[in-house]
Amino acid sequence: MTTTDTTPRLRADARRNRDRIITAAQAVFTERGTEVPMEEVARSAGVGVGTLYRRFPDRDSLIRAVAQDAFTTVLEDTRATIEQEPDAWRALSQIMHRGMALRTVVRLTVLSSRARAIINSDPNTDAVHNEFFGMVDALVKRAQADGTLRNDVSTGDIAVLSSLALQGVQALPEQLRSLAPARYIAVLLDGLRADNPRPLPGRPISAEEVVVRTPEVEV
Amino acid sequence: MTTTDTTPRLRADARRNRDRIITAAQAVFTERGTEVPMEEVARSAGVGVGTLYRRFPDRDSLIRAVAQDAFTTVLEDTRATIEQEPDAWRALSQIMHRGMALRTVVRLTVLSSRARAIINSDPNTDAVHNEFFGMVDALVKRAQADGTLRNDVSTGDIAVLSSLALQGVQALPEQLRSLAPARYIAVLLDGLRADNPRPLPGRPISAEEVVVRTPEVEV
Amino acid sequence: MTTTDTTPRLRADARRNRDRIITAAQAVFTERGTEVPMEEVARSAGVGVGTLYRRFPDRDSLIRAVAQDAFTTVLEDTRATIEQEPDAWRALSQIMHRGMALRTVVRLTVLSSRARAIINSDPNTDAVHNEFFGMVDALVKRAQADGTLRNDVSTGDIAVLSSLALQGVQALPEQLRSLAPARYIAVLLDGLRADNPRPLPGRPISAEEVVVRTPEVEV
Amino acid sequence: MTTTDTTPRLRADARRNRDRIITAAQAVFTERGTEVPMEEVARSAGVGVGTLYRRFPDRDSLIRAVAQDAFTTVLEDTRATIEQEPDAWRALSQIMHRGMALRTVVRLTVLSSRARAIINSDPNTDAVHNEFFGMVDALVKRAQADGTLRNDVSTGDIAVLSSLALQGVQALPEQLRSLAPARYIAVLLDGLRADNPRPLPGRPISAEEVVVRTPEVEV
DNA sequence: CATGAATGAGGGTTCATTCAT
DNA sequence: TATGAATGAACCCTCATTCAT
Repeated sequence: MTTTDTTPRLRADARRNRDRIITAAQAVFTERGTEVPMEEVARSAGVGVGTLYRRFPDRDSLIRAVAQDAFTTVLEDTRATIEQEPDAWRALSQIMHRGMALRTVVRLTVLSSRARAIINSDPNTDAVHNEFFGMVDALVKRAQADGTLRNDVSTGDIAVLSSLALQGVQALPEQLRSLAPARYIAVLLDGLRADNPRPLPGRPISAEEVVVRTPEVEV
Repeated sequence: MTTTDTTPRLRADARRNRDRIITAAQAVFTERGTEVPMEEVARSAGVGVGTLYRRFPDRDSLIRAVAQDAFTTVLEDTRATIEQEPDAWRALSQIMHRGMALRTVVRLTVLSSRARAIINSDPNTDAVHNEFFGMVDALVKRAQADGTLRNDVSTGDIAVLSSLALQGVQALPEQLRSLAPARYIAVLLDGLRADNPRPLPGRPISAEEVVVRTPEVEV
Repeated sequence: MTTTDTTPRLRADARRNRDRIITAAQAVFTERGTEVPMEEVARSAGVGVGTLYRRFPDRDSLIRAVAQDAFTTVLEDTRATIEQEPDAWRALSQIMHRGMALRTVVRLTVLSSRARAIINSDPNTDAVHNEFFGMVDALVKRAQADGTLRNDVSTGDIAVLSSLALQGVQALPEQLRSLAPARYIAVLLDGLRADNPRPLPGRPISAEEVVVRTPEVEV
Repeated sequence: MTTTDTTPRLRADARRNRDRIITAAQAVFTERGTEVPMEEVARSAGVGVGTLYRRFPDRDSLIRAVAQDAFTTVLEDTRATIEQEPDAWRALSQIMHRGMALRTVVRLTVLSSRARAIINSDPNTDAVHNEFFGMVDALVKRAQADGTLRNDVSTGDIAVLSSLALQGVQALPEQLRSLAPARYIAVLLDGLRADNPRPLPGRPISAEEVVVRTPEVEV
């Protein structure tokens, strides 16, 4: 849990509870979707519903907080990876593999139209998207210049493919869940290498295209 | 709509109602998920709830019927493809590409744990799975023998990867929905070719493993 | 209960239930205010909450229906009285005395700001007010011409005074409730006779003035 | 705010808090009824809920304190009026007219059955009632002996009628609120004069009768 | 048999009251 | 002691399912 200090001064116990709730909600939302009974979230955070509602006046505001927290983590991880790995392809590859931190984001963004709507309407979202996709964009270009990443893809493609590998996990039996993502991301990466001679159908998809506001898709 | 004639003789109008309901439910489930109010399903089928419940005693049995219908279609499509395309890699490739018919199945299987549970507990499911995966299995082996498909994957891997490409579509903006699957399946197929030298992490996943009963995971 | 046939064709049982609900709600609202638990209203109508909500999608719409029904009754009673009693003073007097039918209206109008808001925002309200106050206005003028009603009052005054006598009942012990209104209306009427020589402070209040929209007065 | 010193010695600031709370509660209760959230009362008194609850262990005890305070004021005003006005009719008349001080009491007594119940069950209430009604009783008898007040009424009638005029104000549009009571009390007084020849229906109501315990009637 | 009404359990949210800081 | 956090019971409303017409 990354602590986004929105509400400046909060009594120690309140702050602790707030954090526990976000952590619990993240887990529960990722496991069971954003429509779980609030009571469930409260229980798994070890607090009463009342406390949950005092911190987050409705379900939407909780979803928003979880999303912000997840985004923050993703951003930090991405920055760190880029700083430590000079090779563009390897950096990209690590971001996709390590992306388990991304799973929450993907899960929220892709599997819940409600979360999607909330995230999209958050004024902060643009800044986060810009920074994140800006970083990945630079990597994509470097990797293509290096001749490691195929030229007929763009950042949006990478984003979609990563999210696929991450979200697909959901339906798999328990024992495959941890194994699967690494494996399928490896397949995807092989499919993304510059040495694939057959051009892809369609055209490169930019980052902007994939984050366009999708309305009414209930999951 | 493919009619799986479970209930032997049904008066013509009753049969017609049953079909309308399944067709409507399939559309509504795919659009808005399996948790839509039953009243909604009834309305969109142009019948009263009473009629809906007369045909399908509860939501689960409706989901089951929709899934069976979709599976039947998939089976038929797969059989036809294999019959007409002698090359194993190309047949596989076509099945994955054409798979848009699979979308309902995937949607139900992957995005709704409820549907998943129902499908898994359906005594008929095994037969369908066996036939479908039997056919794909044969193709996989042939393609590997042909040296077109990489050796470190198995049928389960193919199934998971296909479903990824199909389900991911869901969250994309309208204009990308039709474009995306072909594109990402192409990436996946490139990643699956025999000429990829780096071994995948993990181990081949069989068909049996991916259909193992997943417990209560609500989406 | 006066049946205002708003929803034209309704199955016999549904119509019966609708009527029972309005009747019960009127009683309960009058006894215990408009904030009673809906469950209470349902119970006292002998139906489940679900039925209540099917007929009246929320509390406001139930309050509105009760008010409309009460208004209709008041209008009918007033018309009948005027038709049968040629003497203006006696007609006024009867309207005020009989006014027990008015009690619900008064109770709703005066004691619940919520009901007041609902009634005021009802497009039908103006017409009802106009007809009702039109009739009373004519009586007031006739009675003053007859020399039975004091000249320094107007319709609004009568309305306020009647409502006072009706609502005051509320706080009295059970055994006085039926006795009290007649008694206090008699006092008021004595105070309203033309033979009272001392002019009243203030000025005559017209009907329009007392029905002006009063906002925020929670009871 | 009249301070009824129930809790003997209280530290100066505690006393100050107690007073602020009662004053705020009186205002809030009169404006928005006795069911406002306690948090609201606390806020408007400028203290935390904790402090509120330290002084008044529950809502009822706060209502009781507010009522006692208001009663005390009424008592003092009444005593003063009687001392200064030797004519019984005029004294009565002034008490009724000046009664704006009574408004809180009436508001609580008449419009909130909860307040009514609390006041009625307060052991102190009898003493207050006795003193107040004792004074009014004496006035009523003197005025009837003087031939100014009609003989077929008693103290209870006066009490009810006064409260009517006071409470009715509530629902009137702002600009009539200050005008109305004087006007309607004048009508009532005219109705109460000894020169009204028609006997009232019913029978004189004594003071005791109107304060009888009313059970659970929520407003 | 089709229809739409009735039921009531379940989940969301508020707020009186208690309790840790 | 004052504060504001935590709790949970209570009420609103929805909707799956049953049943009368």
